[in-house]
Amino acid sequence: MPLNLEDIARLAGVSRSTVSRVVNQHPNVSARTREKVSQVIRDQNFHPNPVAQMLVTQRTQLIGIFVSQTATTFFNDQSAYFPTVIQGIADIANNQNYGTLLWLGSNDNESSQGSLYRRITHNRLTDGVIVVSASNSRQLVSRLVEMSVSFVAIEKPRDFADRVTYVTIDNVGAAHMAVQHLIGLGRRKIGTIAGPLENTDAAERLAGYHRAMHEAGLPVHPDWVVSGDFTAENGYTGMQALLKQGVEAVVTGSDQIALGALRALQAAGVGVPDDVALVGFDDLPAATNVTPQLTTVHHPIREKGAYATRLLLDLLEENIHEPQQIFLPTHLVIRQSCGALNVPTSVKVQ
Amino acid sequence: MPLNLEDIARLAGVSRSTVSRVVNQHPNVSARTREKVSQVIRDQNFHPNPVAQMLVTQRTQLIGIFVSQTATTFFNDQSAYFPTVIQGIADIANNQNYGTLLWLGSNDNESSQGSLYRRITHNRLTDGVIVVSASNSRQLVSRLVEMSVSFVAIEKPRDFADRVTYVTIDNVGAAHMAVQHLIGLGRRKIGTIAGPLENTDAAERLAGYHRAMHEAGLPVHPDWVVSGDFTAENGYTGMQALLKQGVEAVVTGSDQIALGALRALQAAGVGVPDDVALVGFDDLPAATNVTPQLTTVHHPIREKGAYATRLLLDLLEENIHEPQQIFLPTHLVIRQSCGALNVPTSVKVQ
DNA sequence: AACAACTTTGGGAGCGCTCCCAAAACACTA
DNA sequence: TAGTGTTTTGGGAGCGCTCCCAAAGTTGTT
Repeated sequence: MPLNLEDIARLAGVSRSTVSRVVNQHPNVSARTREKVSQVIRDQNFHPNPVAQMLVTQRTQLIGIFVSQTATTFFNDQSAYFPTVIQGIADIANNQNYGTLLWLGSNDNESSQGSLYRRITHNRLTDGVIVVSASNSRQLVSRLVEMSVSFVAIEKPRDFADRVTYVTIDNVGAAHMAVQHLIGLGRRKIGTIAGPLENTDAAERLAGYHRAMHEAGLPVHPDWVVSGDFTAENGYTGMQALLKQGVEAVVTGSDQIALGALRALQAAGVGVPDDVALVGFDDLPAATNVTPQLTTVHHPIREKGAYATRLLLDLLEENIHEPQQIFLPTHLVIRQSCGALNVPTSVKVQ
Repeated sequence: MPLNLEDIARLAGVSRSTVSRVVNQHPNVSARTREKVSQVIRDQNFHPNPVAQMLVTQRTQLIGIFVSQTATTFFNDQSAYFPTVIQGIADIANNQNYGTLLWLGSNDNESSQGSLYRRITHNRLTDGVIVVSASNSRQLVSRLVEMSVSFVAIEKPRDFADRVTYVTIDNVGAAHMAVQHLIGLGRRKIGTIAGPLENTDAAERLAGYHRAMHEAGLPVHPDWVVSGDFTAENGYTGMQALLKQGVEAVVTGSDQIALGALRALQAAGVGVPDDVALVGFDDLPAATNVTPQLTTVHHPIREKGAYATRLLLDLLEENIHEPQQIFLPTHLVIRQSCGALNVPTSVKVQ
């Protein structure tokens, strides 16, 4: 039986209201009273019941985080996408005294997915929602829009993009930059192993590749472009296909893909970067755990979560009224796999 | 302004109480009334306010998940420990109509850690708590015990182990099994690269190594045992040290360590498994992404989360009263790196 | 038809807070 | 000292539910 306001009031010889004022730091309390009440609160280790506060204030100080099944399944293997985003969110939320309620996309059938969505959209427990990996969550995004729930998307949603506040990166520009870098190093026959093209990010990165090739006046043979999911397996098989095309360089849709591609190259005895230059995307910790270390596009995953949270809180505090689209900056991290550095030894596998 | 019970009651021409009975599936409602009310609820898409329910029932249907800073930082890189545990928890919780509130160990100073702990132990918002990676959360565990909060630990806590309900694996037995396997394959000079010894699991795995060596009557030179954290870096440097000792086989405290060790072996031009056999621990997806594929102890990470959640719910529903210690089964996954299979080609890096 | 026994329904109280308003206390001025 | 304005305090109402109890309705028996 924890104590309540009334108990503290009795112990301090004041009224419930006065204790409430002290707890909420309301100015109209005399210094003497405030001190007396604070002392009792401290002695009793009193914490007001947040549920009662929620009921009366109609604010829960809770934000919901939805992570799609796709994101948890495909990203959580070596890529630390999901935990990294969550950390970015939790950091900011905790600092601003918000709690985080986590929903993971169910791995069950469609109907249980629907009931989860219903629970998210009709939940009266969160003040707002962050949708992680929004481009994989079309249905949820459209429901949230429809029910006018306060929410922020991470990654560009496939629908309603102009009506939704979201945080993403300039995928086109980033991929463009990677390809341009390879062109600058003298590579001409550049192929790409893209991610799943129904995913906005993967599609945009591919677009960036095409744009850079086009701008440089370089041809793109259709067989130089392969796509699959974001995994190392896709990178491995994709690379095998590209090797048949005799490409001189490859940009990939993710570091995972690049890591798989690297294995395929090494298995085939192809020198990296001497024979084929390779560029990843994401800058995962794993990119530095291979030889040669991966040149890659730095992807501010944690910052995405943090920025989205700041936006959501601004939205909830009504500091923002119009939907905002935020593109966080990326940059190329040049390591060994692109050939821009003079690597002391080129490693081959026989 | 969402509707409330009273609104539905008015629309259905009954009383608040009757609507409440329908919502809660109370038996004492006539079939006609039940149908009439259900219709209105469906039409209006009514969902009772969970906060009001919480206040009156004194149950929130929410469980808290605490993940220590150590776990998020050290495990989240390629190892998918954190997201995998969370998935196990969320699966069960969602199925039983519980929500999950996530707290991540702060990366700030000690004092903010303390305030987070205070918030967790005094929170009146969750019915119970799961502590992920309890052996890294001594303070929190002791506070939870002290405040008699309902909680379940994942991994064996360092203190109060007999008074706490926890879910772990038999680390000693698992490591013992791995070493025994190598001995059975004819290896004698077996070294180990352990995880951080202040971590219970790492320490227990090391104990299993010692026990197996002792039982087989094999000597253990102090220099055959190195330890550090659970990372690939530690594996890399640890392996370099063990190579100087001329070991024939190495068991490791984690797959991450083993992956780093493998890189060190390949960088040194040592054949795996021909010259040195290698066994990992965890069975991460990444264990199959290298050549040779890693023989490793399968660690049921997701199941740990799921089991802990079932226990917590049983605790909350008062189906259990005594602390329980659960040891989930592990098994050895034999792949190429231990030399038990006839691998077609042994890969060397020159 | 009258009564008992059971089923169904409605309304009050209360969970622990916040917010509003009015009363009390205090400070100052004429 | 009376009167004004300001600060501080207390108590009622109400957030949206559940639970209890009593009233009303229904059924069956003699």
